[in-house]
Amino acid sequence: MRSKKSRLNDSDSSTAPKRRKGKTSTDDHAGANVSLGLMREFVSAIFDVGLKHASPSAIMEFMHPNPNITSERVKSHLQKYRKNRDKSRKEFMTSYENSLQGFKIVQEKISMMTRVRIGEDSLVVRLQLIAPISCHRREE
DNA sequence: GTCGGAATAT
DNA sequence: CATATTCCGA
Repeated sequence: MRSKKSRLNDSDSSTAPKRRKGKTSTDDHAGANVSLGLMREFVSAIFDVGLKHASPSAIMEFMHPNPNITSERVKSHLQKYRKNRDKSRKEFMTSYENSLQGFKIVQEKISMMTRVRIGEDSLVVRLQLIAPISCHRREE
């Protein structure tokens, strides 16, 4: 019946209720890297189960049973994995779109130059005024 | 009660 | 920045 723990911790964080995870030792030491093999396994498992259906439990199915690995840890790694993935995709998309736009601009200039060479001056000027962006046909 | 995921904390 | 913990909805 104690406090409901509002979203933001209502100050008073002194009596650390944090429960430290019992270090079951087994293999991991070196606080720096929390097991490399496990990370490898994790990613590999994601490929196995498929990106679409990747869920903590599903991923764990494809990993060697390890008492240290809990669904919560997998879940956390999944979150990180997805975040990185989204970031990569976004970056790729923007760079790709930028490339496309640059290409379009070049195309426009080229077609304009072509028209200048072909047409009479007055006609070209009017064309440019009316239709700055021309649609070109490529069939046959 | 569990599970998955986002939000938040360390 | 990586990992852990918490909150919340199916």
